[in-house]
Amino acid sequence: MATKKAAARPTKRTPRRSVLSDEIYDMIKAMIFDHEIAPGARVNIDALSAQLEVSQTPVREALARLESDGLIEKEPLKGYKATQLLSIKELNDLFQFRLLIEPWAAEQAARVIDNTGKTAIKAEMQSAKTALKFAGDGQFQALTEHDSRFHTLISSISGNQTVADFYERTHCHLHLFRLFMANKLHLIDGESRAAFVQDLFEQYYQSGSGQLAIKEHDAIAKAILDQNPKAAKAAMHAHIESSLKRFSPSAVAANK
Amino acid sequence: MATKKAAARPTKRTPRRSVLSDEIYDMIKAMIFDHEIAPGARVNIDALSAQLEVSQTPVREALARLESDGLIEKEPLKGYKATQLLSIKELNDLFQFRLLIEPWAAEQAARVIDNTGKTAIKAEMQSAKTALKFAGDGQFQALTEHDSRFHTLISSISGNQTVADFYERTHCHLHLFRLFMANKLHLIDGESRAAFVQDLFEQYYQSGSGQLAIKEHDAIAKAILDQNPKAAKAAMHAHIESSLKRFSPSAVAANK
DNA sequence: CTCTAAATTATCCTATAGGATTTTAGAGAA
DNA sequence: TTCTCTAAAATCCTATAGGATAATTTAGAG
Repeated sequence: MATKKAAARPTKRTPRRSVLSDEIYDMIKAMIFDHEIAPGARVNIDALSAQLEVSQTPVREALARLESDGLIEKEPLKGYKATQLLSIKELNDLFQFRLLIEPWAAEQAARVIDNTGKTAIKAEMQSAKTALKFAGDGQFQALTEHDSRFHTLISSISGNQTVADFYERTHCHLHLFRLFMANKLHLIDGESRAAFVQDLFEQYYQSGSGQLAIKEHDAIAKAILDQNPKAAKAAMHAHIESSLKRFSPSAVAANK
Repeated sequence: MATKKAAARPTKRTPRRSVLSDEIYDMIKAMIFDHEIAPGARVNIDALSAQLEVSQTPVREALARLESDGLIEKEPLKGYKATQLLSIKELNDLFQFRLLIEPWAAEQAARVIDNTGKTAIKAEMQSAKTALKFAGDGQFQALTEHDSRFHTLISSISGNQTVADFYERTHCHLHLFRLFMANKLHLIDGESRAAFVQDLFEQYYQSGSGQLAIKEHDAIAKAILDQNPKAAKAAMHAHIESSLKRFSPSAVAANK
């Protein structure tokens, strides 16, 4: 060990700054978001570790964390599998939860925002315009991601870490749901489910819904920048309800 | 240094019903709640696996999940350590979050409750009386645990799984916080923190605060059993605010 | 064709070795 | 004394092989 001392050391250390299990966690998460792992599909530890060319240990840790996130489920003695897409009830529950949290977050953000926050909001609304152009060409992913970032940003500006953390968790499922829609749902099992989601997709993204969502974001952003708490709260509430309505016709239909 | 049985004997005795990593997860969680692992203390994987007489693998999985729960923190290449007790800001954030969630949950519970739910609430309020007797003798643990169960029960009756899940997560930190108070905080580091928490303890549990909390629970339970949503919401709101007030004098004092 | 039992498969867990990184201790210089 | 730098120890992280147990499939008897 100590043989080559000073000469060899300063040159080239291993570039691994972060921990492998964290990287694997991100990779598996990305695989889920990229539909490489379909909802409901079984996840084999051996196969996964072979595919990612790491040992089982980091894969195990990553899966344990993903289970806590609700993205992966574990059946004892049977193995892991990816969580199913949100059911209609779960979707409704989630929106109800958002209605409880986000209007308050917007209100609070309008109260406590500083210049850094204002700059961030302006930048995000700028990026929305770009996203809208892509959406015009049928690429909705940028729009979806703007939406995520926008809501996350407001939660974080509100200053309540607990609220921000919890929003982050819901958000991840919703994001997954929308991604599936945006990519026109490759591998959905079950006829009615596929039809349902396809329907949702059209409801949500076609015919100017994207523009509508951005307009609503604009109203929220404006209220926060004006430091008008009541208006911000109202705008956020309206936005989430409007968003839910864009989903709900299909939800009701599929429920029968 | 090898444990006596591990290497020599081919393990053949344990007919395992559940998965080991789940058991270990529960055990470590219990160790945290029982103060065997103090807040902020480092958690050594080798030592822990030796102590629990299992290999590192299940310990690692358990720690990864506990990290997601926010009970354990990980510093890459340095190790795991138990999360610190809630700071004053975090405590306030948490109560704000509860104010957003729980009044709605109570309201909703009053709307949708069925006979099973009513029985459960009645049973829980019965157990509160027993807990109160123990509290009279200076044993507050039963009271703390009734409180946890009561709020969890209402979240679950509300029927919104998302809300119930999220309450469960907050609850776990609050529970830990109160347990420390109830046991008069063995190993708190830092003078001011210890004084602060001691103060909280007295504020919260002494001089009939326990009885007060139970009375407030009673009001909530009554409103839900009467299926009176508005009253249930108001009662829950009042209860949480009242609970926060029981904390806040010290919080304000400690903030200076 | 149905039911039971053995064989196969898959998953979980153990154990240990070795590489990588941080921490601690100590020697030498300002 | 105080500071800087080097060496050793402790700890974490990764990798791999293999055994034990539960789940699943297959085969055979009634």
